[in-house]
Amino acid sequence: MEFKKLSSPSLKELFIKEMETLILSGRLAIGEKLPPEREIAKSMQISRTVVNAGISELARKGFLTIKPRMGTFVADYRKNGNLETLISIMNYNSGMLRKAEIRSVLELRIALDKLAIESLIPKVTEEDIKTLRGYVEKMKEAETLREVSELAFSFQHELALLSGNTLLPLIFMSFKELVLNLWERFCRLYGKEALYNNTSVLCDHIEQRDAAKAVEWQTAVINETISGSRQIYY
Amino acid sequence: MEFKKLSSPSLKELFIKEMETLILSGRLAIGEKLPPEREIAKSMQISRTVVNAGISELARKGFLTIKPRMGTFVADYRKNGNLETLISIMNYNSGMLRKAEIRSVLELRIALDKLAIESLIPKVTEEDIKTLRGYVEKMKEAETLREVSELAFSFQHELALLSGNTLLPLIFMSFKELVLNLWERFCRLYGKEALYNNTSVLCDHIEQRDAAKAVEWQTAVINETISGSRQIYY
DNA sequence: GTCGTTTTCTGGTCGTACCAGAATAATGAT
DNA sequence: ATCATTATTCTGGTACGACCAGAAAACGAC
Repeated sequence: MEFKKLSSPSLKELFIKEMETLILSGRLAIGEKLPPEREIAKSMQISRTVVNAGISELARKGFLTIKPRMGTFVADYRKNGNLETLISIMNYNSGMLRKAEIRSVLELRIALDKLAIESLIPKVTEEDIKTLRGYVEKMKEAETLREVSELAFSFQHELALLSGNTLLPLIFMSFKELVLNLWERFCRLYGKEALYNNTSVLCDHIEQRDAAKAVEWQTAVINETISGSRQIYY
Repeated sequence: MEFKKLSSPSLKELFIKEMETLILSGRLAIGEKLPPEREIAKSMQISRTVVNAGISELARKGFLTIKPRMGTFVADYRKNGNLETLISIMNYNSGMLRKAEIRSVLELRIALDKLAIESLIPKVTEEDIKTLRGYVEKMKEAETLREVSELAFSFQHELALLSGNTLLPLIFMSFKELVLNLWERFCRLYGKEALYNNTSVLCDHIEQRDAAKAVEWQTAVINETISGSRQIYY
């Protein structure tokens, strides 16, 4: 039995979480003006330092718009949000995503994996394949769902790195929390052997430099997951 | 003659920029331990408030790792970076990107646009098309390069929104600075009429619900840009 | 009512101080 | 001298209170 490392969230994190909840639940309407930082601090019984830093971060996440010396306003995160916003939304729903969002992630993954695989195959070396295979092997031995999921993610990330497209790994990183979440649920549903098997077969196709088969396989796997996603969505 | 709205960057922004420069130039090596916040503040003659907030933001961007009560360390942004990191790297090079990165962006756009178009076509309404057409019309009248670029971006963003995939618009937003930058250069090279024309034809194909033609056109346009990118790259 | 002035409001920044965990130095028993 | 224990230092997290300067609102003279 392993224990997860515990760490109490900082005040700033608590503050951010609280504000996100207020905004995402609609209790703070879009466009609404927030009370002055001083009032928020007083009412929440925290220092203005925390409020100021927290608001600044929420602005970067697309939830707020700061107009210096005029006030802070709730932004339309659906229009101005970025990927980080989505992670926050997901965390707000205690790790749950709507079916539409799961579908969106998986559709996107088909497109991105396709790009990664097709870019990689023409230039892949034995060395590269050995690296990829390493992650697959580790997956076989992994104990916890989290471990398997992280290894599957690492495999994907490595694939993106090796593809030569400098943006792909960055996008995958932005997605990390999201994908890990999905993989864990996938494993709870189909077992971690299924995830291992899927990855392993993909790796085989890559080893044989068969881009078409690799893409086809991966697309099929993800499409199947989409079909079954009503079960992942709970 | 128009004047751009000026705004002096805040101290925090200056601090962040400075640190990014130090890290990206290599003067702060990866893994290196930063001086204590107090020393940085003293040496830069700013308050620790700014340093603390700035470091916090740099950590979120993947440039630093904060270990409370132990110190702050330069992270390997190439491995832990996300899309925001890339924007920072681009800004560090005063808006320039390496050819590999331009190519990466454009390759990615082919994949994403394809997904957006194919998701949109089966369900697009007259209303949607009117919205899209609106941006195209505005492009015709736009004066500055920046305006045209922003409208082209808005068109893409709207396309992503209408596609029904909830992630696409968020990704496009994460990309915003990058894409605007590329569009501006594209216009300087081929003229803003070219950008207008490209978008307009794409809109036509969408209006005729011809997904294949739309994708084909957009792919061709972007591929052409890739071929000519040695000129964008300077 | 209109225009110019003063006051208030607000986010940005500053400086100091305290907290508590981690690392290191100092201490003391064996 | 060695090693466990304790005291000190270091460091990021947080708290207060204060001032700055731009923007808005209140005010006042006409």
